[in-house]
Amino acid sequence: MAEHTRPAGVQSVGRALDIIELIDQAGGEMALVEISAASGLPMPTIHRLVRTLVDRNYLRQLPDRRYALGARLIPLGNAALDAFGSRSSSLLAEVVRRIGESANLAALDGDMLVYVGQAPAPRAMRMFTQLGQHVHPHCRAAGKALLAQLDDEQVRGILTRGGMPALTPATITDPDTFVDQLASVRAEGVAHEVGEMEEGVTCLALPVLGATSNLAVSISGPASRMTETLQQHAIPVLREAAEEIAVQLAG
Amino acid sequence: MAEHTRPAGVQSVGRALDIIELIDQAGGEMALVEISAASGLPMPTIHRLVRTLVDRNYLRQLPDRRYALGARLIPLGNAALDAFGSRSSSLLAEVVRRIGESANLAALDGDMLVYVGQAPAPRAMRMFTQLGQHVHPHCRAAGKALLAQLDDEQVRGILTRGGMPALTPATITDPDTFVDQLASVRAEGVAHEVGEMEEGVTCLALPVLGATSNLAVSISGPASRMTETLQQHAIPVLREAAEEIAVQLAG
DNA sequence: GGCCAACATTCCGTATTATGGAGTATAAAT
DNA sequence: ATTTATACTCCATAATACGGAATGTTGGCC
Repeated sequence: MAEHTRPAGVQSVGRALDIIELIDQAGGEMALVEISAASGLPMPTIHRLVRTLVDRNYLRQLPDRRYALGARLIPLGNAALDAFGSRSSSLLAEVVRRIGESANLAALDGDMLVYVGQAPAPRAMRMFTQLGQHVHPHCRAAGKALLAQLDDEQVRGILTRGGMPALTPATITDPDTFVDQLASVRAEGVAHEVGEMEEGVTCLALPVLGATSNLAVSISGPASRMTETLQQHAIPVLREAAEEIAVQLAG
Repeated sequence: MAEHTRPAGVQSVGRALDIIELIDQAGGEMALVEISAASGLPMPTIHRLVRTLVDRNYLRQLPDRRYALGARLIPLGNAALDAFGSRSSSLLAEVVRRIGESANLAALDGDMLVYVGQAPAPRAMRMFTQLGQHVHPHCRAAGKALLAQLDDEQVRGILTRGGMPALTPATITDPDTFVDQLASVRAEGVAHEVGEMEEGVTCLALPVLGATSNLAVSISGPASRMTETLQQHAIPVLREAAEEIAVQLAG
């Protein structure tokens, strides 16, 4: 066509992935016209791509001719989760054993944070984190640890595209403030978050350096239990876990 | 090229999906040469496709340059699971409430069976089924109910490609015997399975007719509790659930 | 530490392949 | 029954993906 100064990639594959993601974002179901409108591509093109995906079970066609996410995605998602999760879960469990609070492993997926590993604390009151859940990174300690691994320009792009919804009064909603804070995260090698996601919840996260994709390990718990002493005690434990995870995920 | 009388689809998209599936089957990691060898395509072609998938986070590159499944697949798998699961879980829970044994919803994904919905029985001894898990269909009541919806030729293809490993002495390992049994499943509209997957476990499944993709609902429990009386009682309950699920998944 | 082999990556001319405008079929709406 | 909206098919065109050849990289071996 005309203006594309991109490093490119295979066009039709990119378009097919766009379709899957559009349907996901639309809540799991879309009509052909809707996909066509949302992507700006003509209907025959969309139809051909969609047909390919349906044949392969990545999408399925509903009785009313609309299209929905297909069953093939489920085992693949599981396998991807295992690739991160199963290798890290014993290490996260070890963190929980030593610290007593819930531990998570998070990755960056596009502009969002996705939890790829998890070990719950043996407590009645604890964070409930769903594996595979994807959330905004700006209000998570793990998100800060992840974004600290990128340069400021990329971070601003993520914040702009993904937005910075305020989940509590303490949530940082200003990109400049957030970028400033990343500088100290980089300096200390540790990210903190106090009540920015949910009131009364405090988190602490470390980047997993030298790993395949950007990752971060975190612990989270009620502010009352996440004392300064506990956090100081937790940092070396998390650091050790982060190093082990980097090794594990290398192959 | 030469001989392909297939209904086609977009070539490059199909190849990209092949790559994802190859890596999945290989246990989550593959080198470029391996993918090239396994797919029969030249390395530059593979490389270009892989690059596209890496850019989009569907794959990731390990430090040793090998390729692994990427984080993007995780939320998509979750979303696909929800599309089936969340809409069916309350219905499955209702089945459990009325029958007292674990209920599952299964779909056919290629040659394998994948669990897309689940409600555990309120019992200490119960089936443990992982959502998204994929298993061979030949030794499951739900598998029989699913395959009964296909014609015999397709069934034989699935059995040949996927194989029929014997999990217990009772597992059916002969395609002819299996296909014969499907005839009575079609006639009765109900599939039974006694100890073919695990000794002492009995299952009962019904196809979900008129649904988007092929689905089946099943209950499973210890043979001692899955009496003839219970099964007779369960059939209308499962039939009702199947009809409701078909409606729910239509949109 | 330098050499070699294996693998990953980039280049680029070619034609196969995806593209999308025009047209047809199908379903829902009135 | 007629209209309208959407899904699906055809097919000539050229843009796009292709893959052979050449170049970088990396890790193993002497």
